[in-house]
Amino acid sequence: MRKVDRQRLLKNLIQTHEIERQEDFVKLLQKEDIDVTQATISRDIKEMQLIKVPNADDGYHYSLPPEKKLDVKEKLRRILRDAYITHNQQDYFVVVKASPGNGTAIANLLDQMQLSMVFGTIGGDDTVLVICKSEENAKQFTKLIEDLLK
Amino acid sequence: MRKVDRQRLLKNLIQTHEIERQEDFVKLLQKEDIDVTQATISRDIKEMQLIKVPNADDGYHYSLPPEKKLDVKEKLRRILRDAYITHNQQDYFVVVKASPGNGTAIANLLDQMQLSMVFGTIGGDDTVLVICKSEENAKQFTKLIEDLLK
DNA sequence: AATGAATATTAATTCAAC
DNA sequence: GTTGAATTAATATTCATT
Repeated sequence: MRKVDRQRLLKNLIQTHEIERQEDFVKLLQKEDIDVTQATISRDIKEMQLIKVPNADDGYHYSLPPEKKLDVKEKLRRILRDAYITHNQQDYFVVVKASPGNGTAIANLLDQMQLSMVFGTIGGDDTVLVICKSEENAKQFTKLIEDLLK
Repeated sequence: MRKVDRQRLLKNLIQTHEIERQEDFVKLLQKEDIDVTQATISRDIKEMQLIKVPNADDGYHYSLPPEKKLDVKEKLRRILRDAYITHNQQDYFVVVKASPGNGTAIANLLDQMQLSMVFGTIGGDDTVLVICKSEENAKQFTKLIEDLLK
């Protein structure tokens, strides 16, 4: 496996797993029969400018480069400007309605942003259900959406 | 010195210095006659969700939390929407003209964003000079500004 | 140039003290 | 609850090999 392919994999792993240590990468890659050592992961991380972010509550997790995340927010803004219809918050849920065909894309972008207040998202054709970590977080998230629409 | 005050200081240090290791914080604080150990800094970093970012080229540096940086970009967008007049790129410089009184604020926000393409900024009353690391970077920066204005 | 093994460095945590 | 000293854990780098 070439380096570029491995690094693409790392990027995927970061989105689908909560990765706390470089050894976690090593183990996940082993499951795919890719043998690399922590040293290589360390070099990949440096090259890809991945960062280790302290969680709001307990541990740490690896994340995409800050500058990439800025780009993601930009994309989200554009799609919302095009496709946004309504949003509603109840308890620790927020439902975002959009024009048909945009739900999945919006949900994906939200996932990519790895917002600390968001537990997870489910994207349908024209609806996104955002599950926050608390009601307070749901309100913060609502504010973020409203800010994007300003 | 209380914890909150020290953490406020850390936030300042991050903006004014290139901090590569937790020990750098320790040494900088010592200069202000504040004695703390690396252990305390590590705990502060976790609490403040500071991150260690790989530089584009060589080393690493500590930086503000990604979510804060998103907020900064938001602020920059608003002030530019209000105050932007023109911008021009030449070599690795970009000059941004704004309405009187806004130059300093814009320069500060740019500094806070710690963009990897930017070497430094100088803010006057109605002008900001942005010194990029290369002509290529200056073009990227120009694009960023243009995107913000869209 | 890319990598692993070993190592050096850096960062996080434990445990005791306050 | 906060901290430092000591320790453990995690990460970066060096040095050799391919």
